[in-house]
Amino acid sequence: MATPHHARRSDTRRRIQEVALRLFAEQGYEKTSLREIAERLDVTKAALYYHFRTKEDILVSVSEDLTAPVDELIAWAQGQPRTLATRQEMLRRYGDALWGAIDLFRFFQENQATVRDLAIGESFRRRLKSLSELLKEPDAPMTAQVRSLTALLAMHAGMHAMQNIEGDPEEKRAAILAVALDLVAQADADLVTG
Amino acid sequence: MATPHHARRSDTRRRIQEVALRLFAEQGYEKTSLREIAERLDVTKAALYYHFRTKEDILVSVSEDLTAPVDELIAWAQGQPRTLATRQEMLRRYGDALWGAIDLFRFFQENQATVRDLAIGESFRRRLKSLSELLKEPDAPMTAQVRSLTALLAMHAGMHAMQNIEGDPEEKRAAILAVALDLVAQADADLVTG
Amino acid sequence: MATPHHARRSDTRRRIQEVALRLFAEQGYEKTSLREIAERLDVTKAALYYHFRTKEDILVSVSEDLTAPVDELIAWAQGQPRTLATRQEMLRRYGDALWGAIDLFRFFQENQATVRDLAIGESFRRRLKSLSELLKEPDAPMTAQVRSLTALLAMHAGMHAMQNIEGDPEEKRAAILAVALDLVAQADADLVTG
Amino acid sequence: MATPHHARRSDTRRRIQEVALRLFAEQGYEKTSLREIAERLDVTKAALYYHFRTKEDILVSVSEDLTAPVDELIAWAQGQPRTLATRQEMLRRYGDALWGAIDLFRFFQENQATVRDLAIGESFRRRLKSLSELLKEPDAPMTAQVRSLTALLAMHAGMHAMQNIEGDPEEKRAAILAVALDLVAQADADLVTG
DNA sequence: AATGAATGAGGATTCATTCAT
DNA sequence: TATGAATGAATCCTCATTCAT
Repeated sequence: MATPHHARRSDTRRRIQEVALRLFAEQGYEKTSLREIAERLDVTKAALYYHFRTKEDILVSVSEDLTAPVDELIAWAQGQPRTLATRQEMLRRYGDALWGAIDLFRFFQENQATVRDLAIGESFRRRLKSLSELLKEPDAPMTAQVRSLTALLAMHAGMHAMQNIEGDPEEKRAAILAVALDLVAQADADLVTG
Repeated sequence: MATPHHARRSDTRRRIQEVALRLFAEQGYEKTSLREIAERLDVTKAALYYHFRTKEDILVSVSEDLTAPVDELIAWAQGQPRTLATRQEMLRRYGDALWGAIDLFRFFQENQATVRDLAIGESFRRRLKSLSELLKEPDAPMTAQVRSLTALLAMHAGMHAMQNIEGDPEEKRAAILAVALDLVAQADADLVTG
Repeated sequence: MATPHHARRSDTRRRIQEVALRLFAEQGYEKTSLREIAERLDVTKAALYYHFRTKEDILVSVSEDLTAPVDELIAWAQGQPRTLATRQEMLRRYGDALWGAIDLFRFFQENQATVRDLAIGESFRRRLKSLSELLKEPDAPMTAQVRSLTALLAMHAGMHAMQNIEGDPEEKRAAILAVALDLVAQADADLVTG
Repeated sequence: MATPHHARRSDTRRRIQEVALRLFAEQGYEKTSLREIAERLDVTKAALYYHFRTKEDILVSVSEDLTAPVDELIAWAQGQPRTLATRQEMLRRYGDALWGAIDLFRFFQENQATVRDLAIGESFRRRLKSLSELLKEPDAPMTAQVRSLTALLAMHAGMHAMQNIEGDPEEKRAAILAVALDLVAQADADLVTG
């Protein structure tokens, strides 16, 4: 048959994840009801419960799938020397990860209050903490540490909060990366001179 | 008597605003129910409706009270020459405004998805846009523009997202401001050399 | 002084009655809230309670004032001989009473379900019963009795339910009365021939 | 099995309609709460919302089901010659329709104020207008037009407002129809002599 | 003659979730 | 692999009414 059993299965599952993520990102987690997700997919609410245990579970599954690259990035960075070059490569790779899962990260950014007491929030914060610890030197001058974190922020916000800047998206992304790279470079310089 | 008429009057209203803002900031807007606010104040839900027309109205009233300084700042900046000195003074003043209404801005930051389709969200975005337009030169090189916006972001996030950095809060605040000032200074330099 | 105490007093009272009746007639009793009445008058809800004991009380007071003519009509008719001429005169006078309190009767007509278990509903039904008993002969043929009641109905409905008929309102009113008079005349004729 | 799938399904839905209509007719629309309907059926309020989108929707669905005969009658009459015989046959059929959905029409009659701004009110008025236009000649003398409308009114009111007349219900119904038939006959005569 | 502040009861509606089929 | 039917708990909000001032 053209659509074997297991192909169909994962198809619905994946479609739920896609639609859910889109709606979560567009409207927020709380304002997106399972009814709405089901309606968009033309299935019943009960069907969602066949594939996922709870509403939160849908989000968790999406998040696990899409944040894997970030975990890989962290694992990679932990095996590298703590040099400026490593940090800059981290930012480059992080940029790729962010752009590969833009809806999810936008969701995290805009639903922090909601996400905070979901299980998922904890792992999000853990990841951010790992990243920032790899990016900054714990005993660097405070200004240097702030610069490193700001580099991270700039990349996060760059995805959606920089719409006030006109111009080609790719070019904008490059400019954001450039600024971020510059910030960690300055932080690195502070280590010597500061 | 100890509690004269008009003191009592404004008292409840103000207490509602205080408790509501705290809960909105702590738990998020949607997850804070009017029942909860009422219980904390030991009044009935209906009492809230005597003082405010809707749940959203509570938020609006709080926001109007607390964002006035930002509007004043914008008005002030519009009358100043568009120089680096002006921009840096803007950031200093913005820092004061942010710290004076820290709960509210944290709320905005963490409830973007919710706030987006509240009437209040529009004015929040308008304010941010005004600020960013005053802070950057529209025909500056893109990197310069990104730097200016990043200065804004750093200050916003500084309020709560930089808990990974240890140290005295006041010192941290100063470091954040320093980095922000530096970013606009670099953006300004780009104008000449870029 | 220009507006002595007791003049003012009855003024507000009367204004409440007027506005209340208009709103009750326009929107229905349940859908008209005391808040709305108070707002239209630019007073507080509590002010209404100074003048009337309950919401129902407002309606009762209005009704008592405006239905007095009907009670007088009934009293008058009870002292008259039970002839066709009396009945026709009743209808003429009833028409005057209806047109003199058109909002109230429209209200009764359109809010029967509501009015039914208000104290006022009982007296309304009693009045109607008295009228219909004076208008028909209890042991007349059933068709005759139906005709008499139909005369009453026509006059009631004529106030508002005959908007499908075009033409001058006064002329229409006359036509309705003519038909009603004719109906009781026919009922009277039935007594002999039926 | 005793209660097959689809039987159970439509059962609850229909029971909701039945109970709702009865309560709406007995107590009025506004004074009937969904809680009360649910309690009578021994289901939860939420169950009502599984079957109907809103409270108004319950009423709409009931009305659509029960007023179909009237629409058929109108369609039929529009294909007939505009003669006295047609009109009288209309009244006979209308009587059947009314008695077949006596609760609904009583509801309309007694909740006019409520029904007015429900979507359903519009269609109710439209139907009445169609009927009255088919029943009367637009350029007939006004008295004739009033007579035709009065025939309609008599039938409506006959269902419940003629309790002052004693006697067998069926006989009463026949008498009402006779009077109505007579009224259109007289209206018809007016056309020639008037 | 009227107000400001508050209450208690109840309204319609929505939600995530369950379970037998 | 799904569905139809239902629930329990919660939501925001409105209402008539009260009472001290």
